[in-house]
Amino acid sequence: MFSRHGFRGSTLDRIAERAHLSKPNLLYYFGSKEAIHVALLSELLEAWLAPLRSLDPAGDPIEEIVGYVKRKLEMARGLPRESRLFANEIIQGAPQILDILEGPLKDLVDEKAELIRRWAEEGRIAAVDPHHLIFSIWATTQHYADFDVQVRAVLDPDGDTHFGGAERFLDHLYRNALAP
Amino acid sequence: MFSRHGFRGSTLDRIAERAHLSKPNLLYYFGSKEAIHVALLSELLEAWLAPLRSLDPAGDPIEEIVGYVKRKLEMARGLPRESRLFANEIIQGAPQILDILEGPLKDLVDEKAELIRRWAEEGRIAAVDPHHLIFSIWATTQHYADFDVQVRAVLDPDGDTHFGGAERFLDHLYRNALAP
DNA sequence: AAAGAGTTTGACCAAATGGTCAGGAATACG
DNA sequence: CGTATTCCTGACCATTTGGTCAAACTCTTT
Repeated sequence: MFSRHGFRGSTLDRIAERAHLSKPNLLYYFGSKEAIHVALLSELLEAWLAPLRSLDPAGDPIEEIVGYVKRKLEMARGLPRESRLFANEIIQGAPQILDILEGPLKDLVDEKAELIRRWAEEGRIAAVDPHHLIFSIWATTQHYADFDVQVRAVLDPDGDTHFGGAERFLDHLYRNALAP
Repeated sequence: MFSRHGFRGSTLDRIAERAHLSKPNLLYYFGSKEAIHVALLSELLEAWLAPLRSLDPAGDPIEEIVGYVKRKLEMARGLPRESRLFANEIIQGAPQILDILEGPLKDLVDEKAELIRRWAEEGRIAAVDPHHLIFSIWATTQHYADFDVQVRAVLDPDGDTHFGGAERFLDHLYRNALAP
């Protein structure tokens, strides 16, 4: 509900209905509407960042990064609602998770950016700005979840057939950009 | 208002307040809340697509595409609210503009994709899927408007200083991806 | 100045919405 | 079996919200 309609656009009545619960019963388990939202966000954030966390300093740089792109794309394909949930939250200024973005998220990104910077320094990948590289990976992969409707309007694909093309394109894009 | 809070999250009272109008007076000019939203979307859509429309078949392929990226990034910088307005609309399933996406937008994208395909065929750029190329440009540039809060949380920039880095990165990304 | 069109507003309304509460049903426990 | 605890619900409430309306104000035209 939240992923499609946003926080304000989702009502407790509808959430309760789709959860097969009465509204008071829903509020028995979650103290408030906001509590449901926060529970979802914090529960999902960990899974959301796992692929970046598993970027391996010991692996081959280009394969690591291209593999990360692939995993993120698979997440966009398999968990589009989760992607949209975060997109909604962040577009609206991240009122619930700003502290997480500025804390744990920033720390993780900085750590991995430092790893990528080192790879570049060693000449194993091209010298690109690591932070903007990470942003571009998030953007290009999550686009297929968040802007799903637009992608489908333009490509008119059968089911998920367009994800193959997306994967090939992104593989080409990042291999060429990162080749030393 | 709509760009930050979404359709349901924006109230006529607040819109009227920020427009220095009484609510009935606002509804005198726009028949309903939805009419304001539709007016905004359709008025801005043209400006939004102008950069793609001006992709010039007679120009140098790589400079044309890289220039398009640059213009889109400037729009994300200068018109972040407009970007978020569309992002909100599309994330929520594009209830107001689905027909535009499937009609005029698809036509324009298909036309420019065909142009890019021809450039690739002539060996003037690398053989990449034109549709996914366009999607990736939209994604990477609009990311700096739509996910502004996240970008700032990670980079903690002074004002808009990070746009320079974004421009250099994207220039590198697309030049390398498109080099024949 | 009077008429008339266009503009603006305070007061109001019905529906929707987040949330409460007293009590009933189910389950665990001694 | 009795009781305490957890779980669940219908009825209800205060507030918010999109929208209406009659009346008033402003400005142009004759």
